[in-house]
Amino acid sequence: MVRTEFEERFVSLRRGLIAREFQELNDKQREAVLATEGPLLLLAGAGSGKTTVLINRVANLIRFGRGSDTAEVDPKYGERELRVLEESEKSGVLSPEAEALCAVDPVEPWRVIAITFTNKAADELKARLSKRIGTGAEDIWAMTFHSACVRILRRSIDVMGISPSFTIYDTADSLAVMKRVLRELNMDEKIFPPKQVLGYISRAKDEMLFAPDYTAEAEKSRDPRKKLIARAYTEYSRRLLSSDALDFDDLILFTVKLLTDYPEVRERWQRQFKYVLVDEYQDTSVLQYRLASLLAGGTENICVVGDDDQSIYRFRGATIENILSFEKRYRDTRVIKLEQNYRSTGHILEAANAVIKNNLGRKGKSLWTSAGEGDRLTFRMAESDEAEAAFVANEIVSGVASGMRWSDFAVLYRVNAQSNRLEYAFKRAAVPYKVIGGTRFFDRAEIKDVTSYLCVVHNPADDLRLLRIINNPPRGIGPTTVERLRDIAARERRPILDAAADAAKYPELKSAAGKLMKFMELIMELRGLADSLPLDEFYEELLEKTGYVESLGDSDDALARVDNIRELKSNIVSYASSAERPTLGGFLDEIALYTDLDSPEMNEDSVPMMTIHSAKGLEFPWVFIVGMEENLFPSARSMNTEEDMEEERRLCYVALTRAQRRLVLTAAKRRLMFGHTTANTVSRFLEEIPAEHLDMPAKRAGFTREPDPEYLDWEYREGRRQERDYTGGFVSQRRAPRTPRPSPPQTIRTTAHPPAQKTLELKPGDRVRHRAFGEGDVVAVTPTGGDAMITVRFAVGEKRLMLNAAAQFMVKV
DNA sequence: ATCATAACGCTTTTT
DNA sequence: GCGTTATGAT
Repeated sequence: MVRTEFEERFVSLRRGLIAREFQELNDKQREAVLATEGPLLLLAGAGSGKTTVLINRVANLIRFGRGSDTAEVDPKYGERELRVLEESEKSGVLSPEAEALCAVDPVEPWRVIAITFTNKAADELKARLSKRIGTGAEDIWAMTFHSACVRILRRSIDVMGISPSFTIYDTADSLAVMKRVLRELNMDEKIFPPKQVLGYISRAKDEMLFAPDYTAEAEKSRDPRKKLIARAYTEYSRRLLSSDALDFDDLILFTVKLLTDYPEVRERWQRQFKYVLVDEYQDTSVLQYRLASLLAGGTENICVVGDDDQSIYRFRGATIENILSFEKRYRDTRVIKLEQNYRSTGHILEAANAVIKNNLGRKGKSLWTSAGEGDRLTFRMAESDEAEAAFVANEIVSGVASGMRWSDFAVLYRVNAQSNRLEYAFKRAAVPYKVIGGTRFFDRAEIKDVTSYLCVVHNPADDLRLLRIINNPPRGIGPTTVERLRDIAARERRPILDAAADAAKYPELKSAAGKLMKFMELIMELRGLADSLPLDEFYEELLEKTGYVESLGDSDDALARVDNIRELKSNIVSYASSAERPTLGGFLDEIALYTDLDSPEMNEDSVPMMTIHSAKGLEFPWVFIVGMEENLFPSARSMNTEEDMEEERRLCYVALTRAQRRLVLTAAKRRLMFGHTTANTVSRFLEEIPAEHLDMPAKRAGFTREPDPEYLDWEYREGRRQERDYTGGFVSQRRAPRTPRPSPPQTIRTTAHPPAQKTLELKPGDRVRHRAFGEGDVVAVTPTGGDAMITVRFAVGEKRLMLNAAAQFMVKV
């Protein structure tokens, strides 16, 4: 056999054997796993097993290197080796020897970087990688863009003259700095809203314009407004720089700058990373795209995975262009489409396809499933947002009563503000729930205070955090002293704490010098402790020595705050036990980049509720999408341009494709929005769902956009109020309550002003049967207004319920 | 320094 | 409608 023939045979055998190791994948998925070399664009529809492909791809790289995707054959190999492969093919077992022959430069885990967009996605990736690969998986760079940048910057940023122990400013920090800057530049916050100015700066950074570049551009434009914004940008940057602080955008920007301007640094990282994978590529900004291609510059082994139909972060700078033009930028790009959906049943998928079809400018992709048609989607129009929430709670209780788990459900909404109504209704119905995202733990004042101490201890140049704590708890360092101190620090271009150390030198600080010295010594002492004590002990010392906890007092509010401070300690403990070399700086990085540390709690059995954005990448058996109304979803702000509307539609596509088996859409005829009752028409997206996939109470198609009484859940008929069954028809009235006199029939509360009458007379000792919790004994009844809070001991545990709401699920026995 | 009231702005979404 | 922040009174 001539050498080339031999090699062809060898290569094809090798590829076949490797492919066999990924038998559980479908053809397209396997193709994506085996195509290890060069640029690859993977268009992966919702629920197409995208993460599975990523995991297996990494597994393939680590086991077989480029074995599945190269024509090279080791010149040492000959007939004997070929026979080993043939044997393996025949036997169906990959022997260790054959496995070794199939591998071509198997790659070390730390040479693989898999970048995701959210922490949640990174966590999931890490978990699944370690399950699939086992040892070594933790060395894979599976993390978000921002964490990857922090890791690179910590190791290499010193060449740029920035301290490697730089501090990360989150959005709130940036805003606080910007507010100060604007005040000092005498820029009216009405004319220059701080958030908007930060937005301009953020966009400038995405175009790689630093403050001097932006200023030059502003000068050219002769736009006075832009010139002022340029001044704010300059001052903002100066402050961050002098505090050794980087904001979120800087993390990416400085990394790109570092890799662009410093060849030796670039080469160092390009030598390290042999394979770059980018998840959720449709959500990357131009800057992030640059970063990814810089990292992949060594080999051009860059694999991006995305779905143009799920691009929902355009507002933040993500550009769909990145995915639409990937092939243009990398010639020889291989493109693989994953269109088989393993998540949802037919009606759900068809509905999603139908909606997204209304968008122009997409790659064009149509999901299909081999699962059956399943149930049709359900739409219900409720009387009010409150009734809508009650309906959802009711449906969930019924579902649980028929054997489902709370965590089989999910409630999705467009904006976080919608969670209030739902929370209220869920509490009343005793539905355990968990709000994902929203007001964040680290945004709480007491947490910001305590972390500010940690930040200043770690980086004494952090003026922003220092100003937050210098007189908190009160130390007699008043606003006047602080003002003078800031002037001195600004004049001498040195950190505030530094200036405070020399307080005695300045006559204007004389009276406060003692207090300032004491504060400085406190920080210095804590710095010493931070180096010598384990993190958790150090934290205790800090709380003690600063007197912070003590200063809170013992009001109810303070107790809750102290609880939160304890909660932070448990975060420290869990960080200390998971990190290989826990440091204060490491912990601060973690909390700066982690918005929701509550992801582990997802395991508990409760109903998750979240925005559609947060739901991306997740799936649930039964999904409720609430607020399907014009002005809410699509949001009022998206009405101006077609691009914005298409983004909303993609958001809707994301929402619909979260559901596995059941999908319920709801709208409310009346809704409280920023304090006013508004009546919205039904969402246009609902109209885009073909009637055959949608189940509605009466009319099946062509419903009007006006709120239609036909779709109301409760209504007056012939002057009598009747309760309407959610499945369509009217049910007979509930038995009259056991009150001495006949009273109006029980209604589910649909208004803000509930009927005063009780629906069920209960006293401690009574026995009740609840649809979801079974039988239980009433332990306590506490009247509250026209309602009562009851405590019932069920087999599943003690529950506190609001009587009027619970009565619909409960009978006395 | 602490508390109370007034005023504001917020409803896109995340790192 | 709510939660945060600014302002002013004690």
